[in-house]
Amino acid sequence: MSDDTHREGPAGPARPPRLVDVAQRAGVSLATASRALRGREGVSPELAAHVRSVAAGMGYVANPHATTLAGGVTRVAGLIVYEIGDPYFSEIASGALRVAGENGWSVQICHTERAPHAELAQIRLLRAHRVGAIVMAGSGYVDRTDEAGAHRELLDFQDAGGRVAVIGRHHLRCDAVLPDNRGGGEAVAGHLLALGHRRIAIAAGPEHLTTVQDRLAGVRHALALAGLGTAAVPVVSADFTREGGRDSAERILRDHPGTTAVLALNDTMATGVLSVLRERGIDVPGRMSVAGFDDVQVAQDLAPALTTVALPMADMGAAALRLVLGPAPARPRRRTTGHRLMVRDSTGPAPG
Amino acid sequence: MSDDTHREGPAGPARPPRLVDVAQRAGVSLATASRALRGREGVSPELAAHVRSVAAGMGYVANPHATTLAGGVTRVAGLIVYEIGDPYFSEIASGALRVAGENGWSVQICHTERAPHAELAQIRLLRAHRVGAIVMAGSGYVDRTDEAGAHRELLDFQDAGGRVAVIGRHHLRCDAVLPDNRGGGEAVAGHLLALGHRRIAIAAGPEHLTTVQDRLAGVRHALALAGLGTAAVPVVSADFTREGGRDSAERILRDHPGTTAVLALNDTMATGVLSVLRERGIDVPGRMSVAGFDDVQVAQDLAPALTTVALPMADMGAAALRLVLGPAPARPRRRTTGHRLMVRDSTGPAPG
DNA sequence: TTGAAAGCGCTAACAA
DNA sequence: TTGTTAGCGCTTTCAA
Repeated sequence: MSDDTHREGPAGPARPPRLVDVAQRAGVSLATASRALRGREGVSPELAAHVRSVAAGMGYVANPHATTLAGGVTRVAGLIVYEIGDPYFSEIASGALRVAGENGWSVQICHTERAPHAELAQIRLLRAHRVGAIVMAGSGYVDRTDEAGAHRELLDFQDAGGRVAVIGRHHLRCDAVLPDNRGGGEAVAGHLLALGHRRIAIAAGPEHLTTVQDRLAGVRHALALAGLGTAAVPVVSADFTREGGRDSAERILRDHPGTTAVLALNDTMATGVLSVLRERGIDVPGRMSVAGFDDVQVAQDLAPALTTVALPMADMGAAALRLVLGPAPARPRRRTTGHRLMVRDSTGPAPG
Repeated sequence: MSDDTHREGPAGPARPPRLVDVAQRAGVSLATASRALRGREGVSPELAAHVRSVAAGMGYVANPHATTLAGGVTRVAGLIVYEIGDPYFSEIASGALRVAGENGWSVQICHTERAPHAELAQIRLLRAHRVGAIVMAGSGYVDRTDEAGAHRELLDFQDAGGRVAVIGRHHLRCDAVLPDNRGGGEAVAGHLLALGHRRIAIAAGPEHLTTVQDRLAGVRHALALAGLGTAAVPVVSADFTREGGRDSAERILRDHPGTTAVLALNDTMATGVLSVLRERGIDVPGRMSVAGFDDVQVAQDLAPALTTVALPMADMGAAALRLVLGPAPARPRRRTTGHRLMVRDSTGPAPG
């Protein structure tokens, strides 16, 4: 039994059509077919349209490996997130996937699980896969040596012609989409102050993350304007997770019993805070107000509905993808997002 | 001008070394270098070790596009989901990404936004990208002609040597991970019956989805055992989204005012149902019980905490990836999951 | 055991 | 405007 018989016999599977198949069917040469499909100069409009319709009819999609090898760019973007199961990142991914799809790109997603070492490994992997662009989402590190390796690898990739954008990191020499962490921090802290709260505790994420520091800076700025110094406002750091939120809440209740408002630096932590308060039967917002940050989709459905700062996550993912799909800029661009304070049921006037 | 000058001139960024560079440096032929690096027969152990050390010293990584084009397998899996922003799917993706990473594979994720037509297009795209495996998550269609094209493309891919697994679809001739939709439906309906509810309404997702029909079959079976016929239990279909849940809830309140329990066929819909009841000031579970399905992470934090059927989404994603990464089976395998009824605060005794 | 050379499917320089 | 053809970097026969 010959290999051919096995592969192309009547029972055999149809392999994806190649450019040569399209060309043959359309009655043109390989080069013409290629030009028509890529929309290059030098093909009459009618012929080009004909080739395209033939290709569409056959369900033809170029083999990206051949395309890449032949010198074209790969229409695959790598998206690096901490954890795709986290709604903050899945909403970013959703926006990115949408824009990618609209432009005929695919997206390869990788986890890092919040380890700078993994970031470097993932970037290397994406480079080895010769992706055309890399989008890295998630906070930077306060100590830049933590991300030096990843940064360097990203710049090498960029210098070699790859496109790069980061979401939520400043001080990297590449395009960036920057959520308004500081402004949001000011807004939500201002909201608590306006409600009369003075004994506010912060449930913060890991202190080595710039996102935490930026949000904190905004919060502290607002507090300082109200005459509350850093010493007056305890900051309890834990993981940026529901468990971390629970942990912070317990420590706040134990060490700072007079607290009337907990400001969690993301919604996932706020969820954990609320769960502890519910278990202890502490009324929210009657006895304790709780606010979050991000406005993930479920924030509005928590018990009680969470007051938080809305960041346009899906738009951020979409914007990052647009940055890397568009022409390479002469110098790094920044796209800053706005924020919206969403006042719901978890915050109320300070008791007393 | 030598090739070397061109490649390593001071002006351009260093391009990754190629196999031929390794071969040259090691003083062997291309073929020998390839064999040594891939651990194939026919190279003396010493030579092989030498080649490998030279390659390692140069930081050589094979160009996967060239490898793929030359007939190797790509260690990239395609994962097709309806919408990555939906927690059901992002949890599946999380499990899949973890297993892929552990095995040196990458994952390319695509959206279909619940359109059978898009499924076919995505499978074609993944095939054209020559992924080594495809995992398709999400419900099948009751009318098989809706998915005939996608199914056929998937089988073609499989017959051509690709690995395929589906999550949540039966009647496809490939490996499958099957959540216990029917058993879960029985369990949650049984729970409502045990609480004394007899006027139960179902907030169902689109009726053309097999997931909806399977869950419904379980529910109806339990209801029938309790003497409740199909006619006695209104089924209100809407989108499998929060909005769909809101829509169903409004229709149930309007058309079936005596209802004491709403059974939503997924948690996202249940979330919408709860939000309507909250807006109307209807006490849950005092006047109306609500139950969901899936147990997405936030179910426990809703107001009130949602009684639901837990499905191990992350494990399902992980299991699907293990199926496609392992050796090809002689015949399709099924991995069925269990379910766990999570009784929380949204269900209580029937009023009256 | 080793090497030479023919592809894999595509792009782009060069010819016609 | 269209076609011919030489690579891109690798794997894998087939020869030596």
